[in-house]
Amino acid sequence: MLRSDSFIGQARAVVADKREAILRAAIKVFAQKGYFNSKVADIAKEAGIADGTVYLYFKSKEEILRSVFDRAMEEFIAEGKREIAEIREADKRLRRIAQLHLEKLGADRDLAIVFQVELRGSTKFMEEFSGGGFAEYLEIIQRTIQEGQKAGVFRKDLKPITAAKILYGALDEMVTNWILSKREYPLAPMADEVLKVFFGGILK
Amino acid sequence: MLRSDSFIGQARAVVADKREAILRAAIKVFAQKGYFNSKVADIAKEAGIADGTVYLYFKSKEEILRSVFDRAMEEFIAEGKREIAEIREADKRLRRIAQLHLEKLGADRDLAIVFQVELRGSTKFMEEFSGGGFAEYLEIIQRTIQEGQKAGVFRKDLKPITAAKILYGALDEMVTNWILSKREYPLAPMADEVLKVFFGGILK
Amino acid sequence: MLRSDSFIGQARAVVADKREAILRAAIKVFAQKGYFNSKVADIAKEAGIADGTVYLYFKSKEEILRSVFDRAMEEFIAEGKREIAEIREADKRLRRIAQLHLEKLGADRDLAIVFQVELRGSTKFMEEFSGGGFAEYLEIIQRTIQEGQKAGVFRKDLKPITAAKILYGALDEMVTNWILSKREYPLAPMADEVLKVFFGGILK
Amino acid sequence: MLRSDSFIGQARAVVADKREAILRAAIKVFAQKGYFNSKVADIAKEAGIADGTVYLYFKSKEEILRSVFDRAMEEFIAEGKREIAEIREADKRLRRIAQLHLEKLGADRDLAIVFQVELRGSTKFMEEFSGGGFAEYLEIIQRTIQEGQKAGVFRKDLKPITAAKILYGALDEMVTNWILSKREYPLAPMADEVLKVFFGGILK
DNA sequence: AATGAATGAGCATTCATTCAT
DNA sequence: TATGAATGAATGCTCATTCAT
Repeated sequence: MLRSDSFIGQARAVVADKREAILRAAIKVFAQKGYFNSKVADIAKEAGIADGTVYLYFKSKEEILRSVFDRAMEEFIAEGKREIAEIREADKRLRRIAQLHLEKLGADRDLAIVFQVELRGSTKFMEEFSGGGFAEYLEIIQRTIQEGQKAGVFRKDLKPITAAKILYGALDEMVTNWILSKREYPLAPMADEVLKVFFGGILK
Repeated sequence: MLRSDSFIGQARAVVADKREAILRAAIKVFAQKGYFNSKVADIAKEAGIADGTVYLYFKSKEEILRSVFDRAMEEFIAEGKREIAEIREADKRLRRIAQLHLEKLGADRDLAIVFQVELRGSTKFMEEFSGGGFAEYLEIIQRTIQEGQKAGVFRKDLKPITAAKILYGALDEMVTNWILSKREYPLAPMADEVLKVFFGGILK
Repeated sequence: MLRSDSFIGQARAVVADKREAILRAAIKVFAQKGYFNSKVADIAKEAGIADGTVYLYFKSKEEILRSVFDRAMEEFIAEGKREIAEIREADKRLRRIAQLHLEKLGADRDLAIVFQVELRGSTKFMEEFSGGGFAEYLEIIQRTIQEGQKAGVFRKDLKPITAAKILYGALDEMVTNWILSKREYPLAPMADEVLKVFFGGILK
Repeated sequence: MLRSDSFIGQARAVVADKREAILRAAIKVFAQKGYFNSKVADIAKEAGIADGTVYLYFKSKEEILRSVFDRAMEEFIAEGKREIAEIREADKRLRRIAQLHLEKLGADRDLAIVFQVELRGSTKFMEEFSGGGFAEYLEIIQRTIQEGQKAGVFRKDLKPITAAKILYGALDEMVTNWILSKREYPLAPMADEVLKVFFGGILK
């Protein structure tokens, strides 16, 4: 790589680094105090920069929250799609999705808090959330269930969208409980517990 | 009853009425704009009283939110316990719980919004929530599942607490989706859909 | 007057008093530091009230400035019209207008400063100014000149509007100089000086 | 001349050019948005340079405004003196001064706006203005009137300083009106209108 | 008990100025 | 010289809460 390439590349990296730093700081601060109770100054201090600098990278406090969500969701969905593409059977796919869900959030407690708690703090966000990446995520689950029904692996008397919501809701609750729990325990293994019920039901 | 007819009793009733009015107003306003974006003045206007009057019945804005939750949860649990007491079989009990859950929230959209969205808007509330009525609610479900296992109706290789969370999470998700949905549809019937999966699983 | 009248009247008076106090404080502060360099807190302190109270009477800092101008201009024009109505001859009328102009501003140095200096501080205000009371004022002068021409008192080879601007400009400059002058001298007498030239010219 | 062609001379020219460019940019921006609403960044962008570069040529935003005034006034007075030196009769001199006044400002609307509107936006500037070039300008008019009185061309019962202010005020008002007018018309011809009144008065 | 005017702490955002490169 | 990213002081406005009536 020539010098001008690396030079520009470096500049970009620096810019990305600071954006990244602000985002990381925001996640931490939001997780700790909640979005509305967090001051932009808190984020700046956590990121080790001046207050005004935040506004060189984000238009407003709200945009920071939106960015936290967008970036994480995008990354999550991209990785999910990649992994799933290689799995054929619907039930195994579902298992992988559930595992990924809990692995990802279980690996970053602050991010998980922001996702579970803060993003729901306002109907506005919920609606954007609903219309954005979240809907896409739910759709992936739904489609997988549909394919499983077609393949004869899953019961056909269930509406795929409802089944998808049930699975999502169950996983979501695992995360919420994990966040609020005083005990420290690994989140990812809960995926298999959820699937045990989701696949086989609780009836004897 | 004499007392409730008495002068003092009447005064108490009036007091209760105004508290009630403020609470109803708060639910409406919180549902519309979110807790942090709601002004105490909004609530007062909605309740048809002066701003200052709010503080004769509640110590702070936060206490209003807490009260909204406490009162609803208390009422919900009381009614739940009453209904369940009369049901013997664990699976039928669970069905009734699920139905009640969705019936109650499905009957009061504003309250549902506050429960699903606003109460999670801050970790603080979530924690109190977790330690308060919510934990009790989860415990009722859990115990029912345990009894079902003892009675041989439910599989024994599932941790009751986890199964309880799964059921709760699934129901919770139904409510959230119902709130955010642009379509109007009855929420209560979703209980049976959830139970179909929860009881029988999705595998063929 | 009955009690309920005086009671309400008193309430109104109190409200008007506070509005008035804020306006007076604003004139003083604006005159001293200029509009842009004045803090709302300065005005509040000068008025002896809390910062927030300002916003119970005015929507914004800008509205205060607008109100200062509106109120003064309105009062000025009303009084001007009243006085002039009783004067028949155009030249005497013009003399009274000129005197009033300098008397009014000469009686309230702070108000004069705001008028001469601050209201021109922004093109925006100038335009509103131009379209508002100011245009009306100029028109009164213009019409008087026109009537004088018709009556054969004034030369007919002058455009009334131009002559009006010349008179206004000359008076205005007297005020500006008076404000900026380190010497203290009465402003009103300058009116006659201006008219000596305006009426007779400087040529021998 | 050698020096101006030399390397150093060229460097100076470049420096002057950039200063000049900033000044021109500032006049445009100030005229458009007003001094207080103009950002240094706006000026830099208009001048086609980086924000920081402005500070290599001016100490502060305020100094830019001062420089706008100083340079224009200096140039104006110099040219005025040159032209007047060749005119003997006081009345003709006064006419030339009035024409120059309106020609100059009428030729550069942005500069005129800054002069008429922005420079008065603060008492501070007004005072400096008063003590600086402006006083000198007024003195030139005053002296010319005095000479006219001595020569028997002008009435002797007028204080020259007052007469000078009257002329200045009238001309100034012509400029202000021209700036605020929606119609486009040439400003310079107004000089003769003003003089018609100033010399002959409006009485028949 | 009820009112609503008054309070004043609190905060997102802007922007003139600096300085490392 | 020139750059433009970074700084951080500064402030208009909001709103939960109080309190005199």
